[in-house]
Amino acid sequence: MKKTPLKTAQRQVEAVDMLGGVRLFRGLDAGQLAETATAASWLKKDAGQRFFAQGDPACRLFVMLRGRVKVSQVTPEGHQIVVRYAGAGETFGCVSLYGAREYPATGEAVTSSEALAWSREAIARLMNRNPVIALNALEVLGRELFDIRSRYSELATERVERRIARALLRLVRQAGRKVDMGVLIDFPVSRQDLGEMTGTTLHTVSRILSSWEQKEIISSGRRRIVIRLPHALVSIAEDLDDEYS
Amino acid sequence: MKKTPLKTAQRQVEAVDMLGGVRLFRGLDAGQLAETATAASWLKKDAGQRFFAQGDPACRLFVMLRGRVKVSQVTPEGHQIVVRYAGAGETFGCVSLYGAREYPATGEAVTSSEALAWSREAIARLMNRNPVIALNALEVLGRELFDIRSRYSELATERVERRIARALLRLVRQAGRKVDMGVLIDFPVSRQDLGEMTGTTLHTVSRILSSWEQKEIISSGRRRIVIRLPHALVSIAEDLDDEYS
DNA sequence: CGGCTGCTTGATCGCTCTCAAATGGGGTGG
DNA sequence: CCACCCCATTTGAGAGCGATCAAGCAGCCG
Repeated sequence: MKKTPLKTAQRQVEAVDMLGGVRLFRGLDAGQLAETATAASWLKKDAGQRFFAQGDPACRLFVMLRGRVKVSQVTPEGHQIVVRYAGAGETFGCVSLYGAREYPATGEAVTSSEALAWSREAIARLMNRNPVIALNALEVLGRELFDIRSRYSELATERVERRIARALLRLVRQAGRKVDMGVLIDFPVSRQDLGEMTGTTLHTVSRILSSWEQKEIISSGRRRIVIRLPHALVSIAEDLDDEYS
Repeated sequence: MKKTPLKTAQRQVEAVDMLGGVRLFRGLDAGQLAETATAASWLKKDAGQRFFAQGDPACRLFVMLRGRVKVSQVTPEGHQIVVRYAGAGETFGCVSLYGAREYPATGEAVTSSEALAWSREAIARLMNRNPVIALNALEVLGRELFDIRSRYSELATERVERRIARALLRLVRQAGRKVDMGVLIDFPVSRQDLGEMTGTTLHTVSRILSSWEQKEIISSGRRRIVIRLPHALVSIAEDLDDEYS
């Protein structure tokens, strides 16, 4: 891990470029973006390293530049929950935006990743100077609220198979990469991870993926999943049980 | 249902009084509060009537003055989910704070209720003039995000009995009223409602409440629940299976 | 090449849903 | 004030989804 202010001109340019596309900073002009970038520190983590851990004082907000971070929680009983995966351009560790003292979750890089980070004070200062950031933050949080509520409904009302299908489709949307066999989910995902995303066990996930593999809907390996027939997954997810004949 | 601007001096005074305690408007001085109150319209709904329905254009934000509103969703398959119950001083219909076009849920009075409402434009104007409102809104949304995530974890990892225990304890905290037998949940809650809060069926809820009634942990009737031994519920919720001897 | 980590698969158990039917309390209308 | 009806609730029986327990297997990294 490295942690440095944004010194080099090269990085500065890169960062401004990136920040222009970040929803949290939408509406800022080039000068304001540069100022924002100046206030950031730059972090690099290898796969497996953490940006922050559950229970740490919530002191910073992050924007992914490159890579993928897994945001997950452990319950008091020791069960794991994957809250989401964030990719380039997305904001995470949003806790610093509101009052919480501690991170309620852990943010761990699943591939080699780079991110920008702002201290709580820096964010407060930026929001003060550019009130539009607070409005953007509302949109970001609102979006997250909407997503988690959708997933809550799913979990409350739907069978495991469908939940897994939806989780895969979501991953495809977020990190799908066309390969010759179909669409690859472009970062390592284990059966365990999928289980923690959908509120089930790795055993059940394994069984279901195996059955899909037999039907040639997917093709998977160690922490690696390729969707060959996305349409079939959609059918499962939406209960168009037309058996994709 | 009535819908009027805040005309009478009486109401105006009441409203300002109330708004001072609302988190969304914390930090505003008396003058700003009065200005805020002036921009509101005043609504009264009887039990069963709706403030807004899922799918309606999301045009207004509400603050409860009195009563209780049930915020619930229906899934495409027709399953109901109770998102939360909001009481006096709480904000609901927060959708207008961020970009969503439509209400993702329905807000229905469960007891005779009164609320103040602001149009999307009014809110935007107020936030512009008093940027602190946007910061408060971040806190409100952040809090909601935290709550829903907790419930998501529960749903993903815990058995029905414990989820129901937690739901009841939450209701006690929100709307518990001391009565001679214990603590009454001070608005009508059916087994169906509890089921929709915890992702289960009314049958299972009924069975579990019956068993608790036998153990004299609760005492309940038609849409009416009194908790007689809150400690016992906590034991169930937290897995201190000391059988509250 | 060896060990670790992730994956597969079988067998069984039990929680919870589903379907069915009966009961009873409360509110409404006469 | 009473009778009726509706709706919330209770309770039973049975099925089945998915968890749990238990091995064994196979890539991959060191």
